[in-house]
Amino acid sequence: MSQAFAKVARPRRLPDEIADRMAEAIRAGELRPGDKLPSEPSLATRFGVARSVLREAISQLRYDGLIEARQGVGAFIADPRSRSAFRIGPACFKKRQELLKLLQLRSGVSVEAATLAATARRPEHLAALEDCLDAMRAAIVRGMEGAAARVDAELRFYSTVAAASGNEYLEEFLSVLENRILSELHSVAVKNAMASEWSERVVGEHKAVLVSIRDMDPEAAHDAARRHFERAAKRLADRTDIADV
Amino acid sequence: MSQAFAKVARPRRLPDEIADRMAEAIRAGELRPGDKLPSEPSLATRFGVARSVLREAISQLRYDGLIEARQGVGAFIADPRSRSAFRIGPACFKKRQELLKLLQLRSGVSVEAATLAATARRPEHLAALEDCLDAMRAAIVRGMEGAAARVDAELRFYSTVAAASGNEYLEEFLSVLENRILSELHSVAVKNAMASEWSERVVGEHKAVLVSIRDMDPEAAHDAARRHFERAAKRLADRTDIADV
DNA sequence: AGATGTTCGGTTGTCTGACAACATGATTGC
DNA sequence: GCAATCATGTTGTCAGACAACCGAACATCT
Repeated sequence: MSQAFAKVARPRRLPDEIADRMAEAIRAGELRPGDKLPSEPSLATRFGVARSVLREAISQLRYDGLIEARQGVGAFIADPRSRSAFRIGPACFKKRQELLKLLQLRSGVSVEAATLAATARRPEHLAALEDCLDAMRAAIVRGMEGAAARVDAELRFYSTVAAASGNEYLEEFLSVLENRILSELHSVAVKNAMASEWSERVVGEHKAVLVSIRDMDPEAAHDAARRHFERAAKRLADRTDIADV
Repeated sequence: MSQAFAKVARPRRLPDEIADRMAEAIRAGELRPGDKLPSEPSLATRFGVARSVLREAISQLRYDGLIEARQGVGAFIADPRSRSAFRIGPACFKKRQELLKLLQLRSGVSVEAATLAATARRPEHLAALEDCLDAMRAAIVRGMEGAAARVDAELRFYSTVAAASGNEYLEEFLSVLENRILSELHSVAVKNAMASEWSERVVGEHKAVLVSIRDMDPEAAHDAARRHFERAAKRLADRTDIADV
């Protein structure tokens, strides 16, 4: 029922559509580095769109470093080494396995953030972290309907840890990662699944991270964060009731 | 003299220029989420460019999730939560501190990759890793002029580790990260600096990672990789001869 | 012959103007 | 009052033109 009123898919815009197709072709290896693209007018007629549309598509690909265009010469598939952006497309969420891989990435970054936070944290970070723990506890006593709040609190907890690390790249990357994971997984069912095994014991895992950061003990923070993510991965892997949407 | 003949900076393209400026304004908080942008014709005249140019700029910002445009309504600064790409601009390399932060990010991801590789690795990965170690050793005996080769071999080593982890997101992200770091730091001087303290002992750090992965011992791989990056960071931090370009 | 200038065709970069698709609010008709 | 309609402003797309630029072939000079 809640699915019936889900957001309707907006018709995609032409440049995005074309950019996606070309990016796919490049990543799949159909177009190889150094290859010269057909001229813009030619490509435009081949795709059946105006040149301005095709230019917008190529502009996006150039932005990510997938294509290199030289005025007066042509456009070429760029060397993979010149890619300048890490992008998480909607294609990443087709299978549960993909989600697990993204969580692994998140885990690595978060653990590093916790380690660094233990030396760079300032008092205001500690207060914010305490707040997150309180929010978790409050959400737990609310039972099932508090599941979403629990997940949000955890995300905020690690965002704060990243902020406390003093490394804005860690912070921004984690933010992108979490937001993408969350925006694709907004179904309450999955939130429930992620939070189902939660209990005061899980809050304890987070508290261990907080305590280590407070005591400025990087090694302990590292271990505590790592332990939490390891257990979280295990909890998620054990659940078989998450549909492979 | 060699500076006089350095590559001349190519004039930037208008859409990129505009996109950069607007992105900067958004990140700096001058434009806040939810704000409505002026209409395209208005913005175009304000920037003094044609609407097609401005549209290409906006197209790039939309691509990263910084702007949300709705036909018939207008364009708005998007919620920060909807950012879909992590981008490493050239601005990241102004100061050595920035480089250190990127290396921290790299470290976290690499350590996670090594941990996972210890369970997912296949025989061909081991062979590739051995090759990298051999390349390092061969570069070391060549002394100074082998410095670039040493750095390349180390990068390839951890790219291979990421590949062995079976997690293509880890692999791709690390690839983007390393390529950006390297492409901005191509000066041989810095390569030398990074490699200056190298010796058979440093190769030993990598060998420890390889052995743990071979023996399928995730904990040992984790510790070995972490130890290496910690020492690498220390080695780099100790050097004061790297100019703050 | 070799180096230097010139022309030419093709490609990307930019500009201009127009129309289509769409959303919102005001107007009209009942 | 209320629904349908229209007017207006915005983004999306299209079409054509010219400018800037590059590479190669050609012409010219020493």
